[in-house]
Amino acid sequence: MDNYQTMFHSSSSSSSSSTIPQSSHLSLLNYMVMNSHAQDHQYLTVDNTHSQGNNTATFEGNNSIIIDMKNETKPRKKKGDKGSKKARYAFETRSQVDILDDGYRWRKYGQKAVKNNKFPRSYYRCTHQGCNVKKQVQRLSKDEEIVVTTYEGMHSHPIQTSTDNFEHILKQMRIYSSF
DNA sequence: CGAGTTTGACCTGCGC
DNA sequence: GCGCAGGTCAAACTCG
Repeated sequence: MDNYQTMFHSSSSSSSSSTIPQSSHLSLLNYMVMNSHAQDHQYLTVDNTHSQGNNTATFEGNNSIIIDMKNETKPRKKKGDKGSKKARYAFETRSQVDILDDGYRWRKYGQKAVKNNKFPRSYYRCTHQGCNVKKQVQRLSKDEEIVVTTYEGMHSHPIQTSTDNFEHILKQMRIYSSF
């Protein structure tokens, strides 16, 4: 049985699970579900509630985001890798800026040119002590306004800015996804 | 001076 | 086995 859980809980507590970017520059387009293989992901439009297969809809109202956490991330052994399987969450945002302020502090640890894409992919790690969350940020070459952010892992600590809890973030998303 | 960024080297998995 | 692509490391560098 695949591990599978919703990542974003519509709770008022700013728990460790909220990683939705809250940039004022973005409009949320799609969430992308990452399965074990990179080419196996599927786009899930932010739309009315629906569910498909093992996915669950977690948002009410106009926006529904389906998060799939089949923890089948391709086991990519590398030095220092604990071999843990981590779910990855990706979503597209239409934004002029690459770096979306999601409330956490990130340290860039790498950048790579990506095949078939004129924009490089940037690799970030959460700087919070003991927090192993990573994210990748990449701009699409076919649509330069779209930034794909992929999160890997769960934050083990609260958001580090004084900004909002999840409800606030959700409100922002409704605003920005009103196209 | 500490925190974060840059960037080339290195490692690993995968396809051929 | 080899080459490619993606991901990570780490030293040098920048910036506040």
